[in-house]
Amino acid sequence: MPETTDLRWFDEMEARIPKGKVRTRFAPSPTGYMHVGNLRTALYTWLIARHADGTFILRIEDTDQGRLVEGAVDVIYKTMQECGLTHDEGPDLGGPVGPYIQTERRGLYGKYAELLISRGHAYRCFCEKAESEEESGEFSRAEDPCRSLDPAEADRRAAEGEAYVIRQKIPQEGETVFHDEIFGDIRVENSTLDDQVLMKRDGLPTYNFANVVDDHLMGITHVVRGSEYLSSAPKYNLLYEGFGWDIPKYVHCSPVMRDAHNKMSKRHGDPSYEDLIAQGYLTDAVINYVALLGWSPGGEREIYSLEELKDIFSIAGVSKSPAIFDIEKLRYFNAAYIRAMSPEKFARVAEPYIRQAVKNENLDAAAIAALLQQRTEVLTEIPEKLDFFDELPDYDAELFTHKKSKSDAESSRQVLQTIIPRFEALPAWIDEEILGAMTSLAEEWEVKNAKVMWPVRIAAAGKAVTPGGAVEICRILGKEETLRRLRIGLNKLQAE
RNA sequence: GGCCCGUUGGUCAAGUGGUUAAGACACCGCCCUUUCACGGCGGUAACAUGGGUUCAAAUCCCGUACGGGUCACCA
Repeated sequence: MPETTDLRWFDEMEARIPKGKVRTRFAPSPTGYMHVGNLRTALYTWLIARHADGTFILRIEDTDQGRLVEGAVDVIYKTMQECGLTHDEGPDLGGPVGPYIQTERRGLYGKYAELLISRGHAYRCFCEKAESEEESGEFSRAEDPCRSLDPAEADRRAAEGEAYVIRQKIPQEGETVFHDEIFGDIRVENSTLDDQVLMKRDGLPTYNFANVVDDHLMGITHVVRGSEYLSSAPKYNLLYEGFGWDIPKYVHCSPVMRDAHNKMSKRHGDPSYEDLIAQGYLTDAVINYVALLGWSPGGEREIYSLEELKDIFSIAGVSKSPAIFDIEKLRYFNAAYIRAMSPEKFARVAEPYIRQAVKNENLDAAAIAALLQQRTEVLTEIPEKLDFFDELPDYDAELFTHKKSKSDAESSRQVLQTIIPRFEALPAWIDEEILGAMTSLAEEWEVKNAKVMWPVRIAAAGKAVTPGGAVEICRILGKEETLRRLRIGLNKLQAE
């Protein structure tokens, strides 16, 4: 139903728009999880605002009620907060240009569509069944009689209750030059652009239209979004021009891919942000890696905190081509972040994972964490490294044979036989004493330390590969348990 | 199919007319070493392709190939 809106109302809306500072927005649909691609877009959007000491806004695009997911908005808040991507305005915080939830703004769009009609850049289209004809190529939008319908006539028909959509009136000649901060100038013939629908038959705006209106009314200076919108961007320009609004800077980001042909997607089982965290990756590492996926600071450094990213981020370093997500490289970043933690912090982070495998409370989790820190790439791989602490595995005596340590069954038997009483006699069960007992034996026998330590570690742990060496493992196990295990090892060898 | 965009090692990428074409991950080798790691050193490996322009092209122009996006009253 056409309605006339007092022009002063539009002026009031304009007056609310903050000016002068960089303002960006992240506008997700609440689908229940954060893809890596979404996270990167959010990050770049945030970085652009923060780098310029500007304002970062969260807007929820929930117009597609069919895709609404319970609790999805909470996932967004939680993820943003965990990642440190704080916003200044949003549904939860309010702000000068609210509301920040699109469904709560639905009254706005119709008014702007009417304004656009009055300015000659949009028209009511009453066509009923044109779509099928269009698809079959028998109908050209340019020949739509609605396009040239007398506005008064169109208003009259609308007032009589005839159904219609509002379409953008794209010039049929000339070209539109569109500028993107990453892709540069893109020029297209207007004749290749279609008169897209702005307002649907049900009175709701299309995504493209709602975006333009919202971005303008929220004073967005840099529109950051996926490159899939690049081809519709010239139409945006025409819309802004039709309204007489300033065109914001556009930043179209190429997608994050799972392989050369497909975007990362939940559908293909690719991990979302939450999945990565559940898989044992650290938020800081994910952020750092994702920042560098499609953007380069230029130098050789790769490890940057969010704060540092904020300082150096520049749109100029954003890549035009899609980037393939490489979990191996994320592992590397994760390992680097783990190694850089203070031992205390790592112990705290690792403890739950340690306790998954080590239930014996007598074994010190912090001591085990110290062994793990240099050897952990992903938190979730911790438990499997520690299975031998609670219970000595049923291992094969073959393990005692190791040529690099010059160990075999016989030498191992001799070592264990000799070291057991010496361990028993140690005054204190500390690294220095344990190590001393072994090195002095090696010295006496004039063999390499490894020849003594190898069988001790094998007997203590019952497996070939362990985090930490003989000294640490014995110390953590405690004197009694260590001796018990060494005797078991000795028995195995004597039985042979 | 039309229109738009892209293309440097397996991957992320630096590079803006003159470079032995960086660096990182991964991979391989060596060293360190108390297993495995960590760390150190070294190595393999790239400008999609054909034409121009230029003294000189990864870099500029055109074509081709390949890939992606888009052509909804979805977002």
